[in-house]
Amino acid sequence: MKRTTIGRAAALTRVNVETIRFYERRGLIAQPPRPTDGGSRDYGREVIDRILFIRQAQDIGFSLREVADLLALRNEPGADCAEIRVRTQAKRDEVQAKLGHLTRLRDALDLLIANCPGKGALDACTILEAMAHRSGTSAKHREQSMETTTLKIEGMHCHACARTVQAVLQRATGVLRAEASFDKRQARILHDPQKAGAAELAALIENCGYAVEILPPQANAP
Amino acid sequence: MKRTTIGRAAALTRVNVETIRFYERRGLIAQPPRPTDGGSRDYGREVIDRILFIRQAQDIGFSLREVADLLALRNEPGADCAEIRVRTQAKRDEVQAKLGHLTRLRDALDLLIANCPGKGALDACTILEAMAHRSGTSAKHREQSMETTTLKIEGMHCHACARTVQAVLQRATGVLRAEASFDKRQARILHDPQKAGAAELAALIENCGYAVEILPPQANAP
DNA sequence: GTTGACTCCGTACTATGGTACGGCCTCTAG
DNA sequence: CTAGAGGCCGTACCATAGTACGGAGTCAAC
Repeated sequence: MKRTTIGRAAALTRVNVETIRFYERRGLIAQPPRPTDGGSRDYGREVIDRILFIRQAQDIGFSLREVADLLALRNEPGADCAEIRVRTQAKRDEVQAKLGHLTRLRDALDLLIANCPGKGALDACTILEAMAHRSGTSAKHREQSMETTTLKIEGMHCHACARTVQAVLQRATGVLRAEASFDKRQARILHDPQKAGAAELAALIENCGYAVEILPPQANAP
Repeated sequence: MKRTTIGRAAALTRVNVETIRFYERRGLIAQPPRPTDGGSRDYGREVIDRILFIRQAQDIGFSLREVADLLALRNEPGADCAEIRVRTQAKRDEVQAKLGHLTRLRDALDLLIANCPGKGALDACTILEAMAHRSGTSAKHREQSMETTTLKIEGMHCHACARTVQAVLQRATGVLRAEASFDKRQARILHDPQKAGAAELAALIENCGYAVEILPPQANAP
């Protein structure tokens, strides 16, 4: 029976040999003892499993430090499953927060692109201009050629209705982004007023059978 | 007239003094010449603006390397605005891709949490188990207590309909995730068959006025 | 019995975006 | 005139997750 050398372990786990050594240095896996006969170390099943566990946990978004905690927890006799669940939930929330941030970022980029003339000299580049002028990322962009309109909508009877409204708005020309909230009975629309006015958008929704009112523009935190 | 020393520049831009030096080393900003009288360097308006530009661009998701490119482009006389737009678009796509990845991650975490008993000994922890056993992140989790059903739906006449269907499914108890595609005339539902069977879900959609057929389960790539 | 492929081990380097420290010099206010 | 605050400069360090390299030892096949 051949030994599972570090090279074979690496092949089995599809990980670089150096990465295994790195995990050993980090204390994530135990380094198998060097055999008394002086040959290569033998990486047993439990070490291989541990490496696979680490990679799985990483895929799920845990950092190596967090993986170390999970591994420690796994070996603690009195540990409860609830603890794992809490950590997983926390990780989920973290991912969710990151999603929110990236979504806002994407929307900001969309806005920059939507307002960009797309050609011409750099002096007129609205994107560069947006970056050159001081101001929190949020306020300035919105006021270039886009406008945010909030509509009050009565008659939606479920979240599905709100989704429908949102989809209808999103399909309208001149609309960059639309969000309809069933809970708030409102829709917020980011649109180019020259292509789609607030009244036109309101009419669009009214045609679907809802009662719509255009709310006065005010400071809307994104 | 007082000089704008590095400390004042840092205060103006709300950046650490060391960060300004760091940008100088990186070649992002020019280090102002040391005055002949031997005093402190004077950080002029254009340097301050450049620092602010860097921070804005970073907020929008550009790395320092990319910011350097943007700055170089900004100073090139023949450069075209289209080039900036292309980069912004590329950045947007990058952000979008990251969003997709994180969304899948969040869904995977949701799945783990949904299947977790939430208490008890670690031997029975489904989350740990999911991480312990080899398999690409995707396949295994799904098969613990959840099931993926694909429904063929006729009668949707637009994307809004698909959204409605999706929303209806998402609200049903026992459904963890639902995706309805207008283009494919299909809905894919990840659900707990003990709480919501495929037939019940199909009936739910039929009640909304669509023709539904349950497709045989097969290898569905996520 | 030699060549090539590994293993073993320590150290150094990658990218990313900074932060910190120590020693020396200068400026400014009391 | 003197103390302390700040500037200047080089170097080192933080986190994160590895990757690379050089030299020595060992193993197996040819």
